[in-house]
Amino acid sequence: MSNLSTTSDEILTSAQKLITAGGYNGFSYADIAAVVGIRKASIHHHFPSKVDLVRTLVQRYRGDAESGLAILEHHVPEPLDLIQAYADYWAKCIEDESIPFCVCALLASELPALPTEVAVEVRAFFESLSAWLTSVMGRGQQQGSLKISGATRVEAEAFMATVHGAMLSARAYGRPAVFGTILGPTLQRLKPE
Amino acid sequence: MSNLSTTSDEILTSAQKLITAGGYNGFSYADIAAVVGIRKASIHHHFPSKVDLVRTLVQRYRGDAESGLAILEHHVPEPLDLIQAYADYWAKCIEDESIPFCVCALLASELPALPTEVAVEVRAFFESLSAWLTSVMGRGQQQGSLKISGATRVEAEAFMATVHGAMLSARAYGRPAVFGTILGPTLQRLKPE
DNA sequence: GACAGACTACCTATCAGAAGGTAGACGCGT
DNA sequence: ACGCGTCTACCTTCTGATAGGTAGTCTGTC
Repeated sequence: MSNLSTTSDEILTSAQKLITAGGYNGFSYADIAAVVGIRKASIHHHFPSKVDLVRTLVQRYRGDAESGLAILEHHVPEPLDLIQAYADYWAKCIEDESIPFCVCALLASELPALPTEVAVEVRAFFESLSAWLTSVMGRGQQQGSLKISGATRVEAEAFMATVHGAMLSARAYGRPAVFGTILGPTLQRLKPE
Repeated sequence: MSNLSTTSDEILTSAQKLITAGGYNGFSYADIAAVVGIRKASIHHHFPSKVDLVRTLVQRYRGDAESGLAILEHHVPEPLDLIQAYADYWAKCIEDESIPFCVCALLASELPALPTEVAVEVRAFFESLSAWLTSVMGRGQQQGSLKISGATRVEAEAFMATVHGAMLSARAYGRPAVFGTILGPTLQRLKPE
């Protein structure tokens, strides 16, 4: 049955928290061991190397994101509401400090120093998210429910960049509200007059 | 005279390169020693601890940025041209890989894991850049040479976020051109009709 | 001009601790 | 009897940092 609070899940979850705080080189097996309450060697049983651990983590993260967005799309028909819901999701995560930063955004910033196996997964996440946003923007443009000036792909990339940059600023200032402040006018611009 | 290629400068410069690649925990004294061509211990002579080194680096980085923007402002009178010049500067840096990422943007992403002395400096950089952008936007709004919808401060924060996010995307995709693609429409929006 | 003292920049040697990782044994449920 | 998850114990390498020494430079005084 799905008692999914397995040890390997706990390892991945605590690794995610540690990575969102300090990146790939900002955590060690010892840190995870301390949080989960097992020994370092036991982590190696589940994930032979650090690369395995982080690759798996990013793969899971992307999978969760993709299915999460698919479910969201099922419940929210309007493109504008979808984009809004996506922004709200992050606003909430940052505000309550549950997921204060996107794992892949953080890993992307240190991409040149990452093992290639991980770098590939991070890139895949960006491509997946960008594709989703592009499709939503395209739908909105067709329906006339979104005001898109140029190419949908470009608009999607710009929006994603603003979201990531807003996360960064919220963190830099130590003020979660900054995220919402930045996203507000950005979303406003997408509304048809 | 100003033969400023001193060893401590070389140390700072190579540290900057290493940090823009992999962040605070992504480089070591050994890495710098190998690049500069001295022993690890000699770096400690110039910068007793790693915190000293990075704090000094970020201070210098902010100082350079502030004086650079002041000089730019002296040569370019029009607010829109200033913002454009700022964006072009980064587009060039990313394209030719000379400074492929903003040191402070990278450090901000791993802010929770940074020593407080460094975190403080990073925050100061964000505040300084945001203040400059706000002042330029304010001038543009007064003159009517910039189309500002809401508060200048918010507009400045949003622009800064987009710049940082665009850097991130360019890095994630491994395509420097993405930066320009994103900044294009962003700058377009600031132009009065 | 010469010498002493202070200072600068670097060196070798060494350290304690943390890093990622391995080997082999123990217990437990099937 | 087997395999899974965990353990203890250990290894190697790296990391930031220190101690102590050497050679050169700068400065002031006689």
